[in-house]
Amino acid sequence: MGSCKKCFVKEFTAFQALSSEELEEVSHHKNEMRFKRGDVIFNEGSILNGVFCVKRGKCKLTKLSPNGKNQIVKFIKDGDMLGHRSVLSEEPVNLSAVALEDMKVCFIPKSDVIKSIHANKCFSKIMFKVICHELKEAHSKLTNMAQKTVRERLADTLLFLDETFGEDAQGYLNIRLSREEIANAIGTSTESAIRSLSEMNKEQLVFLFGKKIKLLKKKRLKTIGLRF
Amino acid sequence: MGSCKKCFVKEFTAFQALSSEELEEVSHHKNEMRFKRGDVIFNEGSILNGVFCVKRGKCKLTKLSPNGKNQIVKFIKDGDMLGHRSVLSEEPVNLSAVALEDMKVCFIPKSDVIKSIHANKCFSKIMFKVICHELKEAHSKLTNMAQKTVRERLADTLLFLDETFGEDAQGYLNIRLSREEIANAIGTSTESAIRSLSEMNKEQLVFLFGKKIKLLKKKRLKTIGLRF
DNA sequence: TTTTCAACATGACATATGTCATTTATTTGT
DNA sequence: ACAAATAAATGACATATGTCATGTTGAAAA
Repeated sequence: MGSCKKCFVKEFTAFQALSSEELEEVSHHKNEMRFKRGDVIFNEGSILNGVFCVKRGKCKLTKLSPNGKNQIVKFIKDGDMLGHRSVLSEEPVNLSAVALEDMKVCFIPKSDVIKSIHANKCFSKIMFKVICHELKEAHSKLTNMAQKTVRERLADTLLFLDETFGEDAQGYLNIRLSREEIANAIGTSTESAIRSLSEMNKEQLVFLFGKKIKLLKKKRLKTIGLRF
Repeated sequence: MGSCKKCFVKEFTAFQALSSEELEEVSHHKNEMRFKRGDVIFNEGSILNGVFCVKRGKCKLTKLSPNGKNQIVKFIKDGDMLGHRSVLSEEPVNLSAVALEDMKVCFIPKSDVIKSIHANKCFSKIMFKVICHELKEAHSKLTNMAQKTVRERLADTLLFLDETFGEDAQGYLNIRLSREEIANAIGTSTESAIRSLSEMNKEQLVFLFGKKIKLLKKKRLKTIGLRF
């Protein structure tokens, strides 16, 4: 198995703060895992004994609502960390993680994370920043969810997906989601999401080709998201 | 000015982790402040040079939506800390804090917080737990906002206010909110909030007496919140 | 007390969104 | 390649929620 020293993921996470020696130690404890599209990485309520670093692939973090629907709370891409909230707060995870495509991840035991937190000020500083940023993001999403219409949230979400995952050679969003997943991300019914999407299709704001989505007028979409 | 050593707030915050000497130092740098109902403690976008510890009084954390409405993201009571997210992530605050009643708070400079984070493992551990808990809470709220009806969110909010602020001698919720503030907390229009409230009043789930609210059937309210 | 103003309440209506039913298109497994 | 299953799309309709208008109440100020 490769060393963490050469892993690109470290650049994007708090592991960038670790010294060569510290990384070497983590390398010995880490465990590479693979998941296929649809696989559950962890489930709401379960106990995590470490964090996951995503080397390749995307996944969704979902929360089950009492009405039986899954809310997509966050999207995760390569270079991101998973499960750190649970490890830092010593609580069960409150979200489920499900792979959206084939993934390669590294599992790093809790003990190494905790040790790094205590031994390395910079590591702990970055960890604080990561969590704080997630908190800020969650408060924004909460406000948007409460105050914006489905159409506005759809516009926001499409632009977010574009920024986060980029576009393929033909300009389509570089992530494959079902209409149900799009609905779960914006917090509405599948039918409403489909209707809003095809409305934007008719208005030539987006171009739909099966599950593929191309954003045609990003500026217009931005103004829709900001509600003009 | 009193010493932090004797302050009850420390028991509820990460400051419980500090030694006598550490607390003594914080005591010399802290600054006691008072706010009246309606006063702004800080505003979305401003830079904070420290955290606030609430000795007495309640406040609301709000976020302005592009549509001009204020979303209440969190309620703060005595014993709580304010502004720590901003200080830890070294970013401007993303929420405004407005006093809901007369308040007495202590301002503690950023430098003392950062120093404690680095010098005291237990302090940093508790800070992580606090932020992580807030993140978990925010994800739950996000899901509720997306998936529940106004009535369900109102039931949730009333029960939350009851748990958080308790009841007065007559059994009324121990917090005074305008109908507009209740609407901003559950994420709906003032009229809808009023209608839902008076509906619950007619059903004898709550008793309304001016701004005062008494919860008559908490179990029923719980089942409404969980959507049965 | 009277006056004034803001908060509260409620009706009427428009609109957004959810739900159910049905058809059409895609994907999956054999 | 085919059948079966699943996902997507769409219409019809019910319902929830927002908006505007108006009246009422209650609190604060003169």
